[in-house]
Amino acid sequence: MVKITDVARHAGVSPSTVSYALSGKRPISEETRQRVEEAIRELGYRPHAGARALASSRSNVLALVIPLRAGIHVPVVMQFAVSVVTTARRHDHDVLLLTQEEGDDGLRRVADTALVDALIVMDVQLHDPRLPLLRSLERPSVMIGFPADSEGLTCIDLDFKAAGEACVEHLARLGHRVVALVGSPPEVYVRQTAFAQRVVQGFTAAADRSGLSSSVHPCEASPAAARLVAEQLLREQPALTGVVVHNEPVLEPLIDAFEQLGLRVPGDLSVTAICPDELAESVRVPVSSVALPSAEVGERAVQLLMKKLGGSAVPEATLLPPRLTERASTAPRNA
Amino acid sequence: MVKITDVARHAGVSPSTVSYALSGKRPISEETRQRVEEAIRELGYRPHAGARALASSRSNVLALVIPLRAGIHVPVVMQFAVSVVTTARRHDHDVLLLTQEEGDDGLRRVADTALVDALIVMDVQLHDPRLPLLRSLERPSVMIGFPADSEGLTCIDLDFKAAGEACVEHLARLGHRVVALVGSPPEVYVRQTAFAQRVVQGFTAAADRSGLSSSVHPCEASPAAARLVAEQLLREQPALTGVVVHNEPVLEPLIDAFEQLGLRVPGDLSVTAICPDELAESVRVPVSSVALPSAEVGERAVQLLMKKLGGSAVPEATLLPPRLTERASTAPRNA
DNA sequence: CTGAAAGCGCTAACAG
DNA sequence: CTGTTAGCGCTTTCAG
Repeated sequence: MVKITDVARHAGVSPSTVSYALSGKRPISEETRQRVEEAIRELGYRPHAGARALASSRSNVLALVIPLRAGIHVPVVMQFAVSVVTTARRHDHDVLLLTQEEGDDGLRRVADTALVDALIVMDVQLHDPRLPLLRSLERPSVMIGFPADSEGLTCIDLDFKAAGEACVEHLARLGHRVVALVGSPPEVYVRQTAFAQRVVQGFTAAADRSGLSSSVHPCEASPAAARLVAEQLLREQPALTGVVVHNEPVLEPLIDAFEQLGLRVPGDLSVTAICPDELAESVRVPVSSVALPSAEVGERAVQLLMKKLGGSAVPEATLLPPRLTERASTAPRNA
Repeated sequence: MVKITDVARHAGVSPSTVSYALSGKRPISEETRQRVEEAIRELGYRPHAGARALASSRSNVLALVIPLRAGIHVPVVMQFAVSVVTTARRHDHDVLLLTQEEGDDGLRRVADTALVDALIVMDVQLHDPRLPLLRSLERPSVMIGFPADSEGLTCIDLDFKAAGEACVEHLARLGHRVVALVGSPPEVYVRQTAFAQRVVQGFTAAADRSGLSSSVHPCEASPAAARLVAEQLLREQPALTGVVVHNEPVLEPLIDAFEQLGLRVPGDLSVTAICPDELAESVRVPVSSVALPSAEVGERAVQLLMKKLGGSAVPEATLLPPRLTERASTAPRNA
């Protein structure tokens, strides 16, 4: 293994000069820097990560805790993870993958052993058991999602309340008067994931404000469940003309079910969704939707962490405003 | 930060004794071990990962390189990753997440800086550009999938050829005489991912052996594409009664399309698939399928790496035999 | 602008 | 069975 002293000797300088040439933490004459860089190249030098971490007390590794549980849409998690890795690399950091399964112990382990410099935690619950730990940890963290009390923490997410509102307002603008929300599976509400509830809040509030009749329907993530909900909606709310879907796996099956029940989308029924753009675009009838910007959230989360690592203050809450894209699934209400 | 010398002092022993008590690399009297453990607990001691890596030249971190490209089924990647993390943790290792995007540079970086002890590489191509690097690296690796020449490497995957055969044999046993394979998107074949081709080989070979007529149809991963393939199959092969699907996103849409075209599954058409069991079970008509055992592959991959890290020899090739589960989508051919 | 040298916290000989 | 000690390779004072 070629080490910093080898490079130093080869370049005719001291080890510290090599170190500084690499880190840029003090001025180096152009000439010296050239020689050092050449030596590094010629010898194929790579600083030892452990040694570096020991001496600098920085590992340049971030922890990413991903959720495993039912009711989360896998592609969203994946896209988020990829975005975190990509952004972290741009800041010269790597990403250690943890599963939620490990719980507090996992977080504590990687933080206390100095394996990681900072942490990103996904799928935060309203009363997430990890909150006290994250507050007490000596390392900075960013949470994806909002707990009930985010005091002293850094949180980021799509503004789901505004997203719910945006969908309703879009439908209201098109003249719809009776709307329904087809939401996440019941377990998501039971375990009190904030984002699901925020959508409901926004949906209901906007409907009330605009004087629309509204109803909310949790739905399992299966085509069969979609079919049942569709039938139920038609039976119980014959005047329904607008639907908001916040449940990725059910989006396409639900539209299929409506059409099989004799309702045309968007002719008889306008459908809007909160989901990744790729999904909205790939449905048979492209769906007007508020984008779930996983990639942006991942990128911003890393940027927040980098600022915190750099000693800067960051806002406790970052709510990304919803962007609604109109597609083929919504239209003015029939006269 | 509490360090090993603190623990040693607190327990009235030397640092090395603490270290050995932790690693078990030499015998410690029961009494001493008790005192050490208590000191560790009382002080909340956590060994510094970087220091440990530097002194022992072991980081206890594995690299996992995940694919990003079109045509891969995200849940499979995710499940695999989770299984790798879980298994790695059982062996006291953590997992660093790399994207394929980084390419050779990423692999070289984490290996050369000693950030990781070993690597797992997914989505291996027939002529994967990373092969020379992986062969030359000083650290052990395991590849998921088989390249054209696996000499000197360690590879593991489902035996896709046998999987293709198993599907055909299942159909043949049920009396079907004309079968079709609906395969992965064209780009998967173009970039020569071995597993897709292996399925074709097995499918065709088994069909030939059993005297069945067979045809192969790459298919994009969209419901629309599924519909087109279904129509094409009915038009060109009216005698078709058996279909093998090797394309997760298309499985359900394809069955829908067949039924909309007037064919009952399994009454008129038997369908079998190579896909994760969860998918096969969740389709409206549960599909007889060969399981894609992502979790098992992930677990075995880590076990192989652990053996290599321990200095043991491991087989170059590990092919997991297919397991076919009969469900509702296959039935004897109509008289 | 550059060098010398003191650690960072741990492991693993070596010695007993 | 336990203690002493010499590094692991790098960063960062402190000096110049």
